[in-house]
Amino acid sequence: MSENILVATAWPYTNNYLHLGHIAGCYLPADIFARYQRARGNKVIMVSGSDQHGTPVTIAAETEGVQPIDIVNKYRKNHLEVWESLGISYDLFTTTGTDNHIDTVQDIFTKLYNKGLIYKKNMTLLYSEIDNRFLADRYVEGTCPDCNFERARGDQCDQCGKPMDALELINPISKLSGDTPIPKESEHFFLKLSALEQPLLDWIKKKDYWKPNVKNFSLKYLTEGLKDRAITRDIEWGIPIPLEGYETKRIYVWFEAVIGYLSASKEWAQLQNEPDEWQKFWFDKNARSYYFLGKDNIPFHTIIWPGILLGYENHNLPYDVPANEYMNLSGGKFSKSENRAVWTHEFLEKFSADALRYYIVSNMPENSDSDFTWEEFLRRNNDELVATLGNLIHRILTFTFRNFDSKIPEMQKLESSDEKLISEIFITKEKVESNLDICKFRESMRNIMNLAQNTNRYLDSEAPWHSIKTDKDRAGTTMWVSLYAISAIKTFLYPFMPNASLQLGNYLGISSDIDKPNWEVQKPKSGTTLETPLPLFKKLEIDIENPLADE
RNA sequence: GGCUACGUAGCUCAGCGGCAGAGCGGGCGCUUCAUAAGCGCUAGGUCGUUGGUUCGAAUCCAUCCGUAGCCA
Repeated sequence: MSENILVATAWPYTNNYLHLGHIAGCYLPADIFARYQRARGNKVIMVSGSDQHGTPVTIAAETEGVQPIDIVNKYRKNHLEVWESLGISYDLFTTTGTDNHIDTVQDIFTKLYNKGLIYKKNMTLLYSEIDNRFLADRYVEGTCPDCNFERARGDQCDQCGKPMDALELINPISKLSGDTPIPKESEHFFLKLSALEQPLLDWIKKKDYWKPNVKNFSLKYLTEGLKDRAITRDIEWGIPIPLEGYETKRIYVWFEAVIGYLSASKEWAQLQNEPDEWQKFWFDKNARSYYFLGKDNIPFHTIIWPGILLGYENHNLPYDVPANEYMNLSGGKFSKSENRAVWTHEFLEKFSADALRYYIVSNMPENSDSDFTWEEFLRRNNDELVATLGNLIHRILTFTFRNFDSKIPEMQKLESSDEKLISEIFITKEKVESNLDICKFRESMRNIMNLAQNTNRYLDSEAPWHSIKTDKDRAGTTMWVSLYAISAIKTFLYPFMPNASLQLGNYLGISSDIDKPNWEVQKPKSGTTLETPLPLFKKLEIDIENPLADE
């Protein structure tokens, strides 16, 4: 029976390029999951979009001397190119700048306000007369009250690490004008998270199948007690408040961006010319929603977003939040400011999407942080992807091609060794399925590699290069069984490496419709003419010192 | 400073109460269909420390050390 599955990914801030850590953290696992579910015949929508509001975007704009929207356009273009070249199969990747999103956000804001879940309160903030505006924490510098560091930022002291409230700074100074800001009252809207604490606790306690990290982390937040949080700011870049008298204020990103999951689903339905289709994913009680994101984003998806939904209408809460840890760069964090990053678009100019996808799925930070190193990338590609899997496929295809008149041979009589490998195929299928069902991507890829290894063993012990000389029927049957195994691999590989899977299908003469991936293993059809086989994966040579340089 | 997670083979990691595991790398051998690829055998570990619970602990508890993250 077909199920409705919403695959949601974190909305990338449009103030930067995407590095490999972003891909490993959520975009690749989400894509593998979405492709798998589609192949199984489920109805999937995979949605996300550019998070174009927020202080990081305005700061980047001021740094580069352009408008926020210019920053958004520049980086959004990069993000779209990365999805295309890496094969991240969104059904819709929109932005938080659409009228549809603004309407959805304002509707939720209004309904929560009318229910008393959003209320007004005065806050004291730093205001600069010269800049003529309230200053966000990041726009203020001053002396840290703890360690006396003179250039502590308004949100955090870089010397002692103390997270800051800008009001605590001694001798605060505006980073914009150098003016000394003064404390001033400002009226803001607060989300009444305190009222949602108990329902959220009851909900999360039942999530026995969540990753322990995700669940424990969320429970800790809740048991410490939720504080109401301001959801508006004195800024101009963002979504307006749908009430009169607040024209100089905007709804803050952390409240607004998560609503994108719902607005994007509605926009997708509009684009299908079936404007009510989104409801299947949000109201059908059997529908499931999976939110893929990095660990820094957990509370927004296990507390704030479900909290907003609980207060709104009868929408489905997240079914699972399979958050990943971080993929680091050779032991340290990816960091733009320290110029420690491998940018995805640069990587893909030199190496194939499949090679990257294989590396990332093999080292996916599912339970703990993992490292990206060039040595490991080279090893995974050359010693595993090429040597074990690529070579297996190539030796089977070329042997068949050269010895059986470019055709798939007849299967005559199956020996017990043949039966054994065939049953291995279906054992692997069950393993891959049960692992993918619970988002264990590394392990499911290993299951496929195990099948490849067992097929190599089978070939070695059957030695068709000997039997071909004495018993061609037997050699033909061996090759038929071998082709059966790589046909299965072609099916299982699709979510992980779609390009290789489709190409392998072509070689096997079972080319599948790109839009209709199939999860059933297909038997080789004797007599089918094979294409001239070429290696699916390339061995790489990398200058470790300067890996992205042109040769 | 408080909390949480993690410390297992040279490397990357799985196992989470019942004889220490996988992949890769190392060594030895076999094979030649294949991208010098494949297969077999083999070496190697006080499961971070010290205590405790248990017939039995890598696994549960406590402690300390180290790493990361969250919070103050």
